Amino acid sequence: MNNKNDFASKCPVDRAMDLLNKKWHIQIIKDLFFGKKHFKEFKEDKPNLSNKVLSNCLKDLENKELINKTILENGNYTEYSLTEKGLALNKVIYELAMFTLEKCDDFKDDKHKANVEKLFKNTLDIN
Amino acid sequence: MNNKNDFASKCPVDRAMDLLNKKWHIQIIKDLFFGKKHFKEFKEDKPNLSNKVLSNCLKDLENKELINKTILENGNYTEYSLTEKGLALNKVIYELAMFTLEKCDDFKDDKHKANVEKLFKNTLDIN
DNA sequence: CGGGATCCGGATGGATACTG
DNA sequence: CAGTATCCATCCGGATCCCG
Repeated sequence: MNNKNDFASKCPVDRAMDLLNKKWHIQIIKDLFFGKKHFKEFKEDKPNLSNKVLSNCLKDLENKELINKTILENGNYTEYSLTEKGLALNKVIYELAMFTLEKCDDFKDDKHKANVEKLFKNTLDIN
Repeated sequence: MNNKNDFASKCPVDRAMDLLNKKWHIQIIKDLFFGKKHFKEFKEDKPNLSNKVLSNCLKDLENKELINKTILENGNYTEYSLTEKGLALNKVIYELAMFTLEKCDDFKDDKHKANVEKLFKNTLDIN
């Protein structure tokens, strides 16, 4: 892999996007970073997300080893969490947020950029 | 925007993904970072990408102000380039590549990680 | 060469109702 | 609460042909 052609033929960027390039995947991963754990919680702020789609989405993320599913003893209480691989997406998510804060007009005049940045650094444990 | 709820309701991560969450968008942006400029070049390594889809894709990226379209004098020769906003995606792309190189098994044993990293740092001018 | 027009089938998304 | 089952609309993407 010494030149751009070799690189393009087996591209790590494309590989990463294969994991994420679905409508809801990043949003769910982001929710997990911010403490959400349950099926119902993921739906709270997503009126267009139906049960079927969310269900498929969670299965797909599990197959891709980005999240874990844990069924608690009491039966009908399921928790989702990020795997180590999923947690490694923190920098990607951080850079996505920073891109918007720096380059999208309706966010640029947002005085709270510093707050958001801090929130992210804490939550995602960036350094 | 002082807490996570405010943040979630107007999320910069989601905003950034609105720009990228299409099957071919990141791949085309990546191509541009690596020097490709022409309609035909984008198709070279993407046998499944039809004219219609690529055409729509380029229009969409143009509307989102991530790329510029330049029609050269000679008439039928069109060039595409990244806008300043598009160029600002370099860190996102870099982190996507690093994620794969660190966490995807079939890339982990790749001895060329250092090379790729260097290639990216040069190409994307990261710092 | 860049890219529009058309056609088409399969995948995807969403609403709703139901279940353990 | 965490899903499954159905149904239906739409959209997406791919193939092919065409044009300036």
